[in-house]
Amino acid sequence: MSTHAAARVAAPTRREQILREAARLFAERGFHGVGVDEIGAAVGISGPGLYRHFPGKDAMLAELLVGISERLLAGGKLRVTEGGASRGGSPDALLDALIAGHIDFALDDRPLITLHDRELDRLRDTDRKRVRQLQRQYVEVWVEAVRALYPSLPESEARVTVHAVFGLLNSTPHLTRPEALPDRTATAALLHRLARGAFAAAAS
Amino acid sequence: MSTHAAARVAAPTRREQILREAARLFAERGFHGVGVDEIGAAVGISGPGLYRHFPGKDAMLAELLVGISERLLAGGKLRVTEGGASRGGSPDALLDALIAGHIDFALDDRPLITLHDRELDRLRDTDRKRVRQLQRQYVEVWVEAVRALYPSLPESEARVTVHAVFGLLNSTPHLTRPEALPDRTATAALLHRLARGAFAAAAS
DNA sequence: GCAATGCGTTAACGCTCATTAACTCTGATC
DNA sequence: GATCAGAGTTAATGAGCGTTAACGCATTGC
Repeated sequence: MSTHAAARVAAPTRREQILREAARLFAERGFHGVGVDEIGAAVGISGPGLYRHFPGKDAMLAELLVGISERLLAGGKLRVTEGGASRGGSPDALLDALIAGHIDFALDDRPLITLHDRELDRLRDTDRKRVRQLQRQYVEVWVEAVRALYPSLPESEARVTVHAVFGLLNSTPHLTRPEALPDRTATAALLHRLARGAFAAAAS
Repeated sequence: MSTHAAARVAAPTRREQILREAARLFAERGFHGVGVDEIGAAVGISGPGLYRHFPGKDAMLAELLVGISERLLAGGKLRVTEGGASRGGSPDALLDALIAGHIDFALDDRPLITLHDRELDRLRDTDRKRVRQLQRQYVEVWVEAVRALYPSLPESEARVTVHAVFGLLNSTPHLTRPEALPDRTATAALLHRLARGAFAAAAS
């Protein structure tokens, strides 16, 4: 059906190649710091060739940011429903699941995490509003989970705390030399501990 | 001596006005997203008039980033020497002082904090190296303080933890509506608790 | 009084860069 | 085997923007 090999993973389409490379370049040098020629070169075609796949440079950024926000929120919601049903269902387990999911995201999709809070303002009004709305909903999922676990924590403090923990979990993509990190599972475990420590401290 | 009024605070010089407004604008819309005309307008002069005070737009960003890095490091070093001598001198008190100082910075100079990790790549090589070096030294001050308090914590984990706590403490300037924060002292206290909680969890 | 200097102004220049135009080539489809 | 669509190419266009030129005008120091 596909080009060659009954490969387990589908060959990445040109669009996907472009998005991945654009994400990397935008994260490295900023949206305005990257030219379309550069993005094209990164996938082996030349600048204007990109316009066969996207209506413009803005559209690439928009698709990246909307995409990441949607995936984050979907993952969060999924864990809430899963946690309520099949799994233990304790608030404790839900918070752990949210943290672990976010860490996976931060470690696997560094460029997107970076873009997510750095280039939001370059979007057209309508896209920016959409992303902001998704982000708010994602925060709300966390706030509810935190308050289920620590009912005494006021909502405003819970919200600030959730934002702060996002800053904490998203810190590794900002590192200059990510190769200086311990191996992935150790880093994930450490970040998880830090986040739980912060939440526990918030409630004390 | 000055223009008018024996004011307690010196009237801000034109240079300082420009730097403050440039910092705000750069933080809001990114270095490339702000034109010199806009910066000029923010201080009541017109675009090219800025060139009487700075050799170029890059120079403004450079001065901002080098300045903030120097002030952060100087503050950190000061607290180390103070803590060792006059104050209690316990590792515990030193870490508290570092955290409190950084929080003051994050809450009082939001735009600079934002620029600090967002626009570093727009600097000329020489300036960028200088800023990176100052940042590294600042991290080192924290790492030593943390390890003095928690000697069992391996250095690599301490370093990741310090970065993560910076992300946590720097999270408030990224908030969309900073007016939704609790009042300043309450926010500072909450952030302080979160940071201590994270460090404690790192060491467990 | 009168150069010199500091601090502005507006107009022009030139470069970068996203986007569009005008073609070409390959490979299905009927 | 002709046609058509998809996916590229290079060359041109045009806007935006940092920077420089050329000039005005106070204020200061001699």
